Amino acid sequence: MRIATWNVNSVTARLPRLLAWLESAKPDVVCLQELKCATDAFPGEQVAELGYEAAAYGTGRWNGVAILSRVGIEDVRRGLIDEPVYEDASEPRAIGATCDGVRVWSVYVPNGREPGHEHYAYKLRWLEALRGTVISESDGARPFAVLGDFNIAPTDEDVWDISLFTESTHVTDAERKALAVLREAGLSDVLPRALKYDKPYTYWDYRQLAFPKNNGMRIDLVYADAKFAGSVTDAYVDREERKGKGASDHAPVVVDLTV
DNA sequence: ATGCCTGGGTATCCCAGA
Repeated sequence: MRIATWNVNSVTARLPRLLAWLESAKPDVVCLQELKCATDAFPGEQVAELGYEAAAYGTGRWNGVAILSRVGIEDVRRGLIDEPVYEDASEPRAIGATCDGVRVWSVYVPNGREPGHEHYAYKLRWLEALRGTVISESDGARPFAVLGDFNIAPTDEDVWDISLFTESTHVTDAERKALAVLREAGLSDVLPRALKYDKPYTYWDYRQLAFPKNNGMRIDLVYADAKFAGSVTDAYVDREERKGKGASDHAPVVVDLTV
């Protein structure tokens, strides 16, 4: 089975590239983030023509997540257990589904904006709810993984220049502790290989030639339980998708499994 | 070449992204 995660930065704007990529990469399951469209506006018919069923969860302008599967999709759950709200609103940032016996979650962790900001506190509360959902759903009986844009660089090696990240989100101790808590809950970081250079970055800002300079960050992660991680045969970042006109600022992470 | 932001909506500026 091939499972991928990709922050597409608007599924509407990215649709031509998404469809072409589905045809070339041939993933069985795809976790999408930043749909920027409402559930009803998701391009389900277009992906169905390529053999994919879709479960989407979006409210429009911001956020939005989905799972595509060509091996079946069951037990869809929208939102985390005991999910926090931001400014009194629940945001579409998590969706779970079972695809051919594998339980996957597609997550778009809040950005945080800056340490001390209310959005940062929300990010940490949201990650606590993710932990609770992981504990509730990962029983070891079936392969389980959380895939998506975590908006956290796990180590200093996961950003191009850590000296530029003082007083910044994505690298703080509290955010990294939230990842450590997920590892303590039985998940492990499935580290992809890079197709070029030495670091498997997954995000490069649109500005200041970040991609040509390889000023990237590894923030799109695959956190998998033992059954899932133990069946991984390969994992890579498809940086080709960051190239050219009409690219997302994130590249897909692709994982191959024996299950 | 991979090339100096992009997407979407309250729209022709503003907010968010990381």
